[in-house]
Amino acid sequence: MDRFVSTFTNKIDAKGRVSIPAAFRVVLERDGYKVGGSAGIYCYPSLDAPALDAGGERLAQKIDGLLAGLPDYSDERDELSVALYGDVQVLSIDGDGRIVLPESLRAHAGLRDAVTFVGLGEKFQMWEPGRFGERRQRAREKVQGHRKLLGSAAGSGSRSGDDPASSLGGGGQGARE
Amino acid sequence: MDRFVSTFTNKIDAKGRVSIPAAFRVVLERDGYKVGGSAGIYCYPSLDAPALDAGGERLAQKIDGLLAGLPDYSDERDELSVALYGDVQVLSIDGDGRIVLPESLRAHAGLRDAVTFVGLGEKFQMWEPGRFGERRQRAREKVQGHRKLLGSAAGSGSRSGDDPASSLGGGGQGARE
DNA sequence: TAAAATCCCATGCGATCCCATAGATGCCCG
DNA sequence: CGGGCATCTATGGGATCGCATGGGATTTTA
Repeated sequence: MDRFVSTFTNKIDAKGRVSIPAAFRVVLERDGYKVGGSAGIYCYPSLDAPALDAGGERLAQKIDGLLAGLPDYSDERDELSVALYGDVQVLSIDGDGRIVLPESLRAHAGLRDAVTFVGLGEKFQMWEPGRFGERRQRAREKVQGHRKLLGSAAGSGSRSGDDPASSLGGGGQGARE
Repeated sequence: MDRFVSTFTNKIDAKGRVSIPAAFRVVLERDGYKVGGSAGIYCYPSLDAPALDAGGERLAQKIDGLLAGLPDYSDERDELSVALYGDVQVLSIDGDGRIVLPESLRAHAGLRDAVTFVGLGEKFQMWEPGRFGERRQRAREKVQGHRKLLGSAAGSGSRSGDDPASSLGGGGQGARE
């Protein structure tokens, strides 16, 4: 596995520590991070959501690439640089796979005593569980509008609705060695 | 053959485990999954049905491809990412060909003590047996209407349209809570 | 030196692995 | 042609392992 997938919710303990889901740690390690080493994960406030974005080396390079695409000295680049680099924190992972979130980051995401980790492929987000619930709801509704896209992507391009039984007839001979 | 076909109904045991139909396991292996390895199957709530969609690498690639088409950092991409990646679970298959369904997924499909696996070609769905029964009934009626369109093809194909799921009724013995 | 951050160990629960059983199927050999 | 044996699948249960979490102990910083 080389992408962040799924959601997990972990607690913040009295010292402000949170366990990073084991599945995510695996991805981070593959991305160049060595647990116990001196590297860390990149974390910054999401630009358009009350959440935190985080990832490993690949994410960092992606940001670099994004900025490189904009002309030097443009307003756009300046703003983006500040918005991204300015608030980036490099968090280290302790021996037990936990990180400590600085107050500034916690505030932006409204984190109190638990964190929902949301895998988004090349990066992941950290949400206050309640807020993420709302966001997920909205996202699902919006996706309904893209159903046709999905339908074709998922293969049953013939029709929009999922009509499982309709493919039953296909003489079930298939699954042979 | 390398597609998911037919339907099977298996029980959920006290630990929340369900056997994946052997026929489906064969397809998954061909799709890149190695039993006993570290990969898994991708599973997420169906967008428009009280069921779960699942598949192997090929299905994951489709999702990736869908997102790859959207510009980075666009609202659209973010929403879609959350809905897709965020809801996806990577389930590992144990040595006996079983998976464990997380509570969140079970809830969406209303799964309690049994699961009906429905082959849909390159992916398959998991239904609560009762609900699937209703859905299949409606689907059949619909198919009747389309039969003339399908013509002779439907004739040979529908022959095997017997009731695979019913076999479990006979074989199953202690189908209790 | 006090406060805070980091490291290290203990623990409980859930997830995973492994083995045992049983029904069903298919094959071989009589 | 039929009986019995080997195999495979589904399912249950026990044992084990890993992860998340909590609580000190130790080091670092102001």
